[in-house]
Formats: sequence, C-alpha cells, structure tokens
Amino acid sequence: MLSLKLENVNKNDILVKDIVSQFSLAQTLLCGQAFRWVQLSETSFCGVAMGKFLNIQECGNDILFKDTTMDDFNNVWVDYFDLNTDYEQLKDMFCQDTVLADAITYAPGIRVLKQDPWETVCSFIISANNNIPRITKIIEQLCVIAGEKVCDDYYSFPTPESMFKLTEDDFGQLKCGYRTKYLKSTTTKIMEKQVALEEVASLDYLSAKKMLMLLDGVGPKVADCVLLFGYGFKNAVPTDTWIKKVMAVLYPQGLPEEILPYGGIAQQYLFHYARHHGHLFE
DNA sequence: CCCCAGGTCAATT
DNA sequence: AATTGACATGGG
Repeated sequence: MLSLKLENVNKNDILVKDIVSQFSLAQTLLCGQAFRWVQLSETSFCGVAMGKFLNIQECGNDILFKDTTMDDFNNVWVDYFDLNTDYEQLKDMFCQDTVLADAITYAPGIRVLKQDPWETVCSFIISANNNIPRITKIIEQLCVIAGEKVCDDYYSFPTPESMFKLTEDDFGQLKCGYRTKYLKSTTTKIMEKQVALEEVASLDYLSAKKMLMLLDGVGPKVADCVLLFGYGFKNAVPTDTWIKKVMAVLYPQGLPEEILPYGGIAQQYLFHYARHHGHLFE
C-alpha cells in the first residue's frame, strides 16, 4: 500500500507528489493498454475515461490532475491509475529477474490502468488482428458517433444502450470490418443480460475468464486484456504475438513463480520492451 | 502484388 | 485437444 502525498493547489487541481519514478504519463498512456488519451506535449495529456474529462501532466517529480474534483480524484482516478499500488515495490521484486530488469529500465514508469470494463471489452474486440493506430482511430470514431460530448472535442465512450441503437450505416463508418458482427452480438448479449459485466469482478480468475469468453469476439487473449486492464486481475497475462515471441526466447519455462500473481504487470513491461526491440526476438 | 497488425471462429484432423 | 484458413481494413 502506497501512501499518497497530495496537495490541493487550486480549486480543481490536485498534485500527487514524488510519484513520477513509478508513473510516466507517456509510458502508461501510450503503451497499448488504453487508446483514448490525447498527448498535448511530452508530459501532458487530456482525455475522457469513466465518463469524465481529465487534464493530467507531469510537473517535475509530481503529477498534476487538472480540471477535476477531490471527489472524482478519490472515487475515480485513484482506482483508474491504480494509485494505491506501490509500483516501486513491485519493480524491486521483478528486477531480481535480469530480463525483467532490462525491460523495466527501458520504461520504468509504466502502470497498469483499471479502466471501464465495457470500454475495455469493446476496445480489445476491435484490437484483434489489428494495429494500434487503426484501433485508436476506430474507437475514436465510435465515441464521436455514439458517445456523449463531454467538452469541446472530447466524447465519452458509448454505453451499451447507445451502441445498441447504432444503424448499419453507423457501423459502416467505423470501418472495423468483420469485427462489426462481434460488436453487435456482444452489445446484444450485454443488453439482454446474458453476460453481466458487473458480476465478473466478484469471480475467481478462471470463472471470470470463462464468462467473458461467452461474448463474441472475446477469445483467451482479449479476455485476459479485459481482466487485466478493465478489472485489475494482476495475474491475467494477455499472450499476444509479441509476448509469445518473448516467452519462447526468454522464458521457455514460463515466468518465475513468485512473479505469477503479478504476471500481467510484468507482461506489460515485457510487451512494451519487445514492441520497441522487435529485431531481438525474430 | 505482397505482408502484417495486442486474434477469433469454425471446420477439420 | 490441436491445427488451419478465412476474415475487413489500411499502411508499408
């Protein structure tokens, strides 16, 4: 458990002190777990998550949450950014392993977010056999078409109800190809309560994974992404093409046992490292 | 023209 | 249970 050092600098601005060593905005928001944050400068971002707008920026060793409230900070952003987890402690444990030590040195400021489950389900259905720029584009278009305008050019992620009302032409605009039928079917199953996303949180890992895989377009990898990035199951390890390469070359016996309870977080350091050093794993 | 992209599904052994 | 090809779209 990490004790947050907070400072209420202005009415709607909150400063989290001395956390940048375990929280880089660029590394956290651009490492392929979230697709909606807009980078305004090297160290500042804007976006909508959990239906709320946030302006967030690094200030030296601190992180400044702008245009928010203390209530939203405590009730929304602390969980979203996993601020009660001490990533320095986790990294110390991971660094016993020399491979992970290299990956962490490359991007020591990655945190694993706990995003909205519905948004995460849809986002990673879209992500299948797709590339990150196009995933981002499709999701943004979906929000413009079906989300609500929160402010200026910022839209919320649409609710299942809103997506249920989309027409064939609306989906055509998304250009997400054969994934359209998965989005439609998954939306219907959620609306008809064949799958209740709020119940998944209370299940054990395997039961939760099985339940998510009842949704069309959700296989083992997407399910693990949703469990890790949308529910905070830190032991869920999404095995995409990159992680398969890393594991085959560097961990033929699997991850070290003591790391398994936090395998998903370790995975995110490895994924980021592998994606930027692809030639090492051919 | 080819190949690939944070895979999934259905058919086939 | 494990393997194989199709699948929309856009970029290199």
